[in-house]
Amino acid sequence: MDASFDKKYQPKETEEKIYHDWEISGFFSPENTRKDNNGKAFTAVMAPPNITGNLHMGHALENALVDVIVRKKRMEGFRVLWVPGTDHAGIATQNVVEKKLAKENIKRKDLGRSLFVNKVWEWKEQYGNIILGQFKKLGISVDWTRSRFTLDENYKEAVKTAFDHYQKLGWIYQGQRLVNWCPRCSTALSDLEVEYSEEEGNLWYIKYSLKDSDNYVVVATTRPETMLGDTAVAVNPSDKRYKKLIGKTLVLPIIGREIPLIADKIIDKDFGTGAVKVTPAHSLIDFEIAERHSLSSVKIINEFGRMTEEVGKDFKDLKTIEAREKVLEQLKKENLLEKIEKHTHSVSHCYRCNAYIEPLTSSQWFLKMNKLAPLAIKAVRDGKIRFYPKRWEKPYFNWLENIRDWCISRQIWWGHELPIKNSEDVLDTWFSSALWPFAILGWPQKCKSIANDKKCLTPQDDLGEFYPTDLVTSAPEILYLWITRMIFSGIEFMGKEPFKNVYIHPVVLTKDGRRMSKSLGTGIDPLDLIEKYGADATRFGLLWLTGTNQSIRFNEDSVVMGQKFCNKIWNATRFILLNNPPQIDADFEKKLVQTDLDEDDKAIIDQLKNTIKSVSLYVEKFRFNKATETLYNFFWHDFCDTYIEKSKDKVFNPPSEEIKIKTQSILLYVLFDSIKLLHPFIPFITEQIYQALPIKNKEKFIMIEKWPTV
RNA sequence: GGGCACUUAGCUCAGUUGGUUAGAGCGUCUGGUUUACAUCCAGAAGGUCAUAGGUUCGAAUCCUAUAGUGCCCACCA
Repeated sequence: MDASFDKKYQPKETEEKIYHDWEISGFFSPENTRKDNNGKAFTAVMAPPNITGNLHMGHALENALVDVIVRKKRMEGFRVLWVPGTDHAGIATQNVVEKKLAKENIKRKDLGRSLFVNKVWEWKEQYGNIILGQFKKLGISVDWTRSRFTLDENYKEAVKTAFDHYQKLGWIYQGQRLVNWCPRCSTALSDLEVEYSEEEGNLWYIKYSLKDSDNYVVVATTRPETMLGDTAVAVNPSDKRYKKLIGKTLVLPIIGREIPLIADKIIDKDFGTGAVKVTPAHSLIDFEIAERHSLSSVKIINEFGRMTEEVGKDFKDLKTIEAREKVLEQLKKENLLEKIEKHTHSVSHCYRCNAYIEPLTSSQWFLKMNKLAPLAIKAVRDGKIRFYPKRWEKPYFNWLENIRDWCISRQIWWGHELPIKNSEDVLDTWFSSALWPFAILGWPQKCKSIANDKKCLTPQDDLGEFYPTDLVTSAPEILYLWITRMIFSGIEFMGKEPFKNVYIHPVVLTKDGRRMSKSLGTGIDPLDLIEKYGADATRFGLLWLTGTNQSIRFNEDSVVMGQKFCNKIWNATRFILLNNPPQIDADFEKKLVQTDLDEDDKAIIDQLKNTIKSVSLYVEKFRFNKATETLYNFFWHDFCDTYIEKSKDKVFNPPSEEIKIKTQSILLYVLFDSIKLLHPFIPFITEQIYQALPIKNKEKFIMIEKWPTV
């Protein structure tokens, strides 16, 4: 027995070394693993973490469970490929570096574009790979030799090729459109990058007088300052109160502009007064109304969140909030403010910096969705791509069926430059992430033949071998941002869906059901758990909680349970090895047929076979809680509490030497199969035990052992 | 406004297609253990399965409604 077999299992002493041994062994790469499953490939797509990030609970859960699948597949003889990498995360990274520079009193604009981008690269070199090192602590079996970054040189070519392709098809256009604008980041954002929060504000009722009349119409608004940009007032065509007035002219207060009273059925009769001011340059609904009625548009707020010269010198350059005060003051003076009501409404924020979004018209680049969205819809409808759990299909379809064109330009400096001339803009980060499943495999370089429109006709090497991939796993929050876009991109450029299965894993919440967030102080750092309990216990704890619900409340008890379970496995191994069992063959089970088995032996072998069947099935169905529970009950109760206890007499006071040897052999054999089954879940301890077992013809590592079958 | 999920023991949760006394871990209580493990073993207490109806021989499980919790999408002029 190995002297290192202490009474207590000490994960800290060994995990790092084991991981290092795996990594240098080359077995994380598909070309080095066993090839006894007809050389079939199995590919998993990692969601590349942001280079600004730190490992959080969501990463830990997601990668732990993909690792379970991937390790099992590898043991089953698939050529497994799981490519790691990082995402340049345009806005997020730019903000982080800006903040860092601010501490040194350096402003981005003072540096200028190229110096700033250099600073970001420096930052990336220094901190950008920290998160991947944290991923290693979890024990995930990814192929580091193929690691990618969404802004590396080959990736730039992929992005350029994709953009050119879309442009050639006429699917990319530049347009003066209403976009979500973040004044703090000074960039446009896509609809998905806007978050909403309920806030209490006011509803101001303002009188707009009819031209050449003492009569007036009252409109209600939450943003009185935008009235300076009104070009119409709209009512519902069926609204009796206003029917006679439709088509008449109103005079915009303060400005004096003559604007029409129009009818549009989008207007809700029951809100406010039923009459709505129309500000096409600063509201999406108004923008659409203006398009339908050919209204003019007056841009009164600029990209810095200040009033433009369109509003006259009294208001020019004021911040919107200052303009609001001044507008209200003047309206009061002219007795045009009818009343003020308290009003709760949802306000849009930038998802990166939380600043208020200022909707405004701006010249941006868009990718048409009318051809691409249907591709993604069809792939799932036809069953080419399956969602687990299936309920995610509904929101997926719903989103794609109501999609707007994708605003792909961003007015920041860190990102893929727009491959066209005369633009300072960069592309939305997600434009590059959308290409991830095939870009990481070598597209477009590894297309031997490629059609004029840049479709890959004959993929070579990795692209030929590992595309389409088998599995992508993600949090629900990036279903639209990432999953949908990978699907239509993959079909468009490769002619095939990028993956067969999409597993949407639950969101990890705190024990009392709150969001885990660093800023709220509710986050639990998985690295602390790994430090305290070991990576195996942490993985076990998370997997134990991963059922079919859309969220899980994280409870440290389950990690403690994992820790105890590891200790139990450790000590069962100690017991078995302590009594110097005879060496057995790796395929010992074949001999069992000829062996004289007693009731206890038959029972444990039966239970083992059931466990093999169940665990295999549960992993295939993403039922990680059931898989871990099955293993836990089998090993702890069936094996330890029952079989091992009963074996003691047969080993210590054997009726015959034969029975002693048989019992010891079965103990060793069941342990051997158990740690193989447990390995995908708790890879470190099982590897360590494997190395100590007296088994003939072992592999070099348990990670390339054969997965038990019945 | 639309969609999804959840409500089971003090706490965190399991309960495949409806079928014997509803399970686990933690916590509590009782007892045990001279060599695998006190991070252990044996056992106990503790649940009107959110509420109200319905379907059924039979419902935690299926249906309807109600209440509460959480998430997502749309949007609030």
